[in-house]
Amino acid sequence: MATAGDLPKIHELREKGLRLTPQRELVLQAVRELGHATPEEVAERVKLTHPGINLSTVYRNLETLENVGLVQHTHLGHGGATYHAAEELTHLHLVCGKCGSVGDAPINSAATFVNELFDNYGFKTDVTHFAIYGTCSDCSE
Amino acid sequence: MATAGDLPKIHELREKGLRLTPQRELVLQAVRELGHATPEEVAERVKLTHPGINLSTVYRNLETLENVGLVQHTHLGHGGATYHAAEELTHLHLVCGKCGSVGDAPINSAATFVNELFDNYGFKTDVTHFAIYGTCSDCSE
DNA sequence: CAAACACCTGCAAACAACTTGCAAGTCGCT
DNA sequence: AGCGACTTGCAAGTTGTTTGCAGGTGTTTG
Repeated sequence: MATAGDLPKIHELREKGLRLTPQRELVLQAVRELGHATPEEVAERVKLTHPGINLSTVYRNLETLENVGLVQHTHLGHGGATYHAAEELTHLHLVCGKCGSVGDAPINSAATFVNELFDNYGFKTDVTHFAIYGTCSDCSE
Repeated sequence: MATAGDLPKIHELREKGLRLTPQRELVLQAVRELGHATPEEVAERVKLTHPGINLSTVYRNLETLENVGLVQHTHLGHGGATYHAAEELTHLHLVCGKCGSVGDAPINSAATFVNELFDNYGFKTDVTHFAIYGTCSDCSE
């Protein structure tokens, strides 16, 4: 479990002219605890301690927190986006098309690939934003 | 414009017990002509010559054609899937997050990367299925 | 070549995921 | 404490995709 102390201060919110509401804190906390989660999973999590929270509030807060830079979203699957705490975005996601599991790999696994795309096409890749799709080792057998 | 002659025969459909309907042909043709397109773009295209076609028919036929292996879908953006003719799937997609353009790169650009993921994690990557996300050269300036 | 069957299509309604408008509530400054 | 601006909850609205059904139409068979 992460302690709040050494994480980017949630009070950065205030510096952007935003308020620190219980819902906001809960959403951020949920994202941090879940690692990566869809808006609905976040909502579910928050409802454990704050049942009255509205789904649209979760959506709005995820967007807000993303604008501030505390969370970020990625596209892992066929459906919608999944959200991460910004400090978690240090790896890329290996999504298995068969079992749906999401594995991680260090971001520098892609370094050569990224460089090649940049040298040849001038394309600056953000490997964390989209998933790497394929079949995991368990499902390959 | 591609001629029908040297493309995988649409009559493969028949071999799978499927019918060759005008709508089906039009959907496949539209996908081939468009390169990559969302279901709605395909529908739009088909409506040029066959205005009565229904959107749900397009969805169903894309699915059917995908089962047969004549088309395939990829996730290029935030929204839904985009479809390709199967014979087009020889490159990976570089999606620019700023201008939305979709560039291509030969699939072997990723060969080293793919091998590394396989060697280290046993993960078999399908680079064509998801987009590579980043910023294109034009938008980097 | 016509009949028959199973597969298809069009239509409308159903869904799922997400967004928006608005009035009431609450945070943070003074 | 009081106030203004930001937020929330609720409900309705979008958008994108799927499904049920009845009628239509490729294909095969005789």
